[in-house]
Amino acid sequence: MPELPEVEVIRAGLEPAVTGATVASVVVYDERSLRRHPGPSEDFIDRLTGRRMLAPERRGKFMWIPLDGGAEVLVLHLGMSGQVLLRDRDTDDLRTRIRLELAHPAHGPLRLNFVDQRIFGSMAIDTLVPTSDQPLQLVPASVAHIARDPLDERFDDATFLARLSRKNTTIKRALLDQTLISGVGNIYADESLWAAEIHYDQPTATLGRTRANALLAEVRTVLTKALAEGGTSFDAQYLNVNGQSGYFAHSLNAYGQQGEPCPRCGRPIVREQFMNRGSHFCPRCQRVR
DNA sequence: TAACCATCCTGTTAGC
DNA sequence: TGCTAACAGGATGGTT
Repeated sequence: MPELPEVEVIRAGLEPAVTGATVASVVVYDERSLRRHPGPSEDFIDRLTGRRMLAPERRGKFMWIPLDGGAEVLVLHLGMSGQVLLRDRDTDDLRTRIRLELAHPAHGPLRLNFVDQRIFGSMAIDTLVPTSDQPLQLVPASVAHIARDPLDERFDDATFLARLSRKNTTIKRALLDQTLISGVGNIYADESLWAAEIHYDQPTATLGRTRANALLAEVRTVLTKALAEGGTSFDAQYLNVNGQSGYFAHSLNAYGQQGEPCPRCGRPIVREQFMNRGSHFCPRCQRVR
């Protein structure tokens, strides 16, 4: 499941390959991958073909590639199973939904395959607008509601903690709320909560400033470590732009570890249904209090 | 206005 | 062996 570390690994991998490249042609194999595009596939192809790409940017799990000569950008979201694979001109990938043929002045011809098994991801052309948070940043209009991520040096801890304490919800729901803090998904929410010894159903109102601060620190630690290890791969669902797996799955303490002993106290990790997904936690270390 | 939840989607796997 | 149902979860729009 691509979360912040996985998306950042892909963004960084794309940067040297696409910056300065021109889009020679576009093929849309599955229109459903354009769900977030405001027009038909012909419009997507017309607006992208012939454009020169600039350095990719990211906010949370969304990334975008600015297009030369205007305020338009190519927005990418990987959803559950999206992959961006850089290939030579002859390489095909199973379940490629959209293909871009690129021409790079230094690297020559390059193929960008947008592969997506479950089609929760998407590509779209969008325009940049200023954000409401400070300092001002230009982001695609469809991304304007997404908060900064905790690895962004402009992330405002005080604002986050204040908003968190005012919410009438529970902590895992809050961590997954991309308008409050972005980039965290189910895996890293469970890992951060395990590290901070907080139960997923702890009400945000009773968490307290000290524990909230500690949780934010653990979120940063977990994301930073996962990023350093190239992201989390369980199977071929997440690969970097070169088709390689990340290694963070070897470092997981809670997510997917149901039945395994908690690395801290030895009690078996439990998995419960929560928000239409799984929540993994240690019933001894992580209690509502 | 905020919180919650069904929905989208398909390859894999477990169960019969 | 082959069929069916359950499962995985990010974002969103509709409902409460």
